[in-house]
Amino acid sequence: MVENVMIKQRSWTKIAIAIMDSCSNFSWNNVDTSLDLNTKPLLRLINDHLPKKELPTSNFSELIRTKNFSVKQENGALMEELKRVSEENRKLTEMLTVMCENYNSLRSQLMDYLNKNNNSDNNNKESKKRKSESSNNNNNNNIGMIVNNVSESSSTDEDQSCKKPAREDTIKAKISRVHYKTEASDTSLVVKDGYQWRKYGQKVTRDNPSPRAYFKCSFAPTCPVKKKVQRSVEDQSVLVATYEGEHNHPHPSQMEANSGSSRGAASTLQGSVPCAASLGSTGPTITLDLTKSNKAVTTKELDHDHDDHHKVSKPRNMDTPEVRQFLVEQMASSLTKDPKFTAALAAAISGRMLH
DNA sequence: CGGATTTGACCAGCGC
DNA sequence: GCGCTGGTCAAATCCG
Repeated sequence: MVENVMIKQRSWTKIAIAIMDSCSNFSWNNVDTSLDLNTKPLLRLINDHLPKKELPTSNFSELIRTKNFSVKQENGALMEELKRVSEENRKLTEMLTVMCENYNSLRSQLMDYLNKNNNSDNNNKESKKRKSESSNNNNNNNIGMIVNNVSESSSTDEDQSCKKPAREDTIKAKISRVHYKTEASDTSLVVKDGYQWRKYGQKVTRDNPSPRAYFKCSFAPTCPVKKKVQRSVEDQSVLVATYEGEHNHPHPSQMEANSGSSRGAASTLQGSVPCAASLGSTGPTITLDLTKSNKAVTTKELDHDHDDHHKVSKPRNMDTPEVRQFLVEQMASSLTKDPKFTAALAAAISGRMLH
């Protein structure tokens, strides 16, 4: 009995993960965050991931016999279905390849642009830490939440990194900035991005009356990632989190899923653990808190960089990998949190089992 | 009791 | 050199 329940839970997990995978393969030309739950691919997805032992195969075979089912006809239909699925899979793979190529192209262009800016602006003071950071901020302002690869001292010994001047041969840290929409009454500086953080300091800065909190990844010193969280000057309900560096360990939710614990994986999909996505091993890591889906950061808010010295907000290209990633995460989040979705899944699975 | 958080002190970069 | 500022440390405190 308990085993059956665990098998079912694992199946749910597989289904949800497969659906998330399918979401990430959608055509960006027709982005639509709503999914038709009655579509055949979804049912096929469910069929693929249901454990075969749960199906009443013996009764089903008997049914076939009693109702004079043609096995050959069914085989033909299955082969046709398999062919169609293979074709669909091939198309999705091609789309993914094209998307990755586009992303790499955009990224290389961005790096060129940033390098040009750095060379022209900071030729004389590149070894000065604060100068390099201010240039990072300027670049951040230009590109919203896009991750930067510009030079930043990132020694493995984080305690000493601030005391040494930045060196060109050091590993370059990635810096990203993410806006989190929170309740106006929520005065805490905690953003639920899925990772575990240890707060090690808090300061009131000159340009912002709200205190700035400093966090290190709880895996430190193994993981060098730090983040700063501060409320936006213009909108107190917006938390601005600045991430420095890359996690050298998997996301906690992934670790739970990989551990084989069906309960942990299921809670990850159904609970309030936010989404996190990585755009490849060498690409930027962007983490968004979408636990409050109705208040999730919109692309307009992503544009709204409050530290920006340019007061006029320009419309940004909706085709950037970051925006794409955000839309995927929004879809995945709305799927996993929508009770209608889980109800539809349950209905589809029970329908399949009863059939 | 151990881990997490708070908070004042300290340090280094930067501008004048 | 001095003061301002952001970032970090570490002892004190809190909390489960």
